[in-house]
Amino acid sequence: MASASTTTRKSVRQHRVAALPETRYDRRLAEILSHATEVFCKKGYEGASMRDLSRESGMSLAGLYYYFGSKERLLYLIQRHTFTTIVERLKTRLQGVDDPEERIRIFILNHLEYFLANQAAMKVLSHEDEVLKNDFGSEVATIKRSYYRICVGLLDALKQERRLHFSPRIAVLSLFGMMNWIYTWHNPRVDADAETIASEMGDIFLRGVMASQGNGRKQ
Amino acid sequence: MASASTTTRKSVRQHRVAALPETRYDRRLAEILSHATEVFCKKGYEGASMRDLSRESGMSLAGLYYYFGSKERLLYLIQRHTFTTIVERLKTRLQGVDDPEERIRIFILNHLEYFLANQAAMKVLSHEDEVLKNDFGSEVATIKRSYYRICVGLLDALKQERRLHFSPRIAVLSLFGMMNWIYTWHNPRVDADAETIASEMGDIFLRGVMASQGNGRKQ
DNA sequence: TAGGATTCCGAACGAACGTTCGAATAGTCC
DNA sequence: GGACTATTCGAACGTTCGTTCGGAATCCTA
Repeated sequence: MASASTTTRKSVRQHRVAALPETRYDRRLAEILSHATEVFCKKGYEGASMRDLSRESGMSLAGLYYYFGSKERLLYLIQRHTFTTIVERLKTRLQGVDDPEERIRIFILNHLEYFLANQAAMKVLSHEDEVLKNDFGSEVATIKRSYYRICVGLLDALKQERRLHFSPRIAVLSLFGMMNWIYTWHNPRVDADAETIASEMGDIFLRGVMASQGNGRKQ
Repeated sequence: MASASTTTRKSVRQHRVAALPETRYDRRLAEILSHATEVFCKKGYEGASMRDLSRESGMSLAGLYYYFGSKERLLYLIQRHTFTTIVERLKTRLQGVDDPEERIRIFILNHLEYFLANQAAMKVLSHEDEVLKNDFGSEVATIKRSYYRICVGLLDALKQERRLHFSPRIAVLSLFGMMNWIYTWHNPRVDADAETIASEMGDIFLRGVMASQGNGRKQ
């Protein structure tokens, strides 16, 4: 879940097999990150105490601090890992696909699939958006901006190809709203799976945007 | 902002003019609610301390408790007032309008206008959605459900009139997502006003939903 | 202006907070 | 087995938390 390079340990151990840097430390760290994600999701970052995390992960309060310098850094590691993973997956999936509409469909599917498969982590990413300050905050903000820009690029391509008229900013942010809001309502026992929802949201969004031929009011 | 009936005072005073129940108490309470809304918006409910509220509103820590029994009740009053107001305004605006599409456009405009005019309150309503428990929580949830149902009703009317094919649940929740997400990105100095945004979001959503004639995949 | 109700506050309560530290334990290599 | 490092913990640190309480200040009415 998190690589050793993200830690603050004084001594960096040498790994016998460079291609498999999964040390005991890394594994334990990932476990704790996973439990912490669950707790942050349930109680919110501010509402969750280090003692809650200790109880949930089965490790002593002081023991946690061997892995993370601070509670804030804990949230940072969760957010950074979640965000970089979703961006990486998107880039892989987009490779070799040229049709602008299809590329946007892939974007939506990738986002929603990851969202529903990692609901807790994505809620922590969406809901605790503004709590990280300074370096931690700006680093996550950088990843976020790059993700946003990818989406703008996809929409611009569609717009150019079909000579559409709509405001890319409002469109992108509307799309993100549709998708991210899902953490407030999705119930796995009632609602459809990611593919179905992605298809339906894709329909609404793409038809809405593509119907703006000529008679759009903006730009 | 809040009526006297919402308080827990032991003695209820008689008002000289029944039609104007704006007592000193009510005015002061509304002031504090307004400051508290600002602080909750900026630091989050859990992140904001009663001492923060005291500082912001210029009233002593103990003085605040004369008006609110608890921090939780404070959030409850903010959320209830905000939600009931937006529902009331919507009902007024919908009166006399029969065209289904126009009614949905009114819904969107009403929501976004109130959202941007009361950004702090709406962020507190959206972002602190799950923190109220028990009676407070279920009472706000009731208002929320009624608001949701109104929107479903508007969409069903459109669907029936134009013989469309889409899932009302996904459509409504997508629309709420588009609109509510605005608190994460709207910048008054950069972005357009409510009317413009409502028009653009309305275009995307309504065209998207209305293009589902016959070839929709769901229902 | 007296007197009772309303409004406000300083000071304190116990509990919980994030974090630290020195010592105890577990793991690894000679 | 001994020595060295990596990991874990109990106990405590000082601070801040939400809330309470008795009394002071202020307001309203007679």
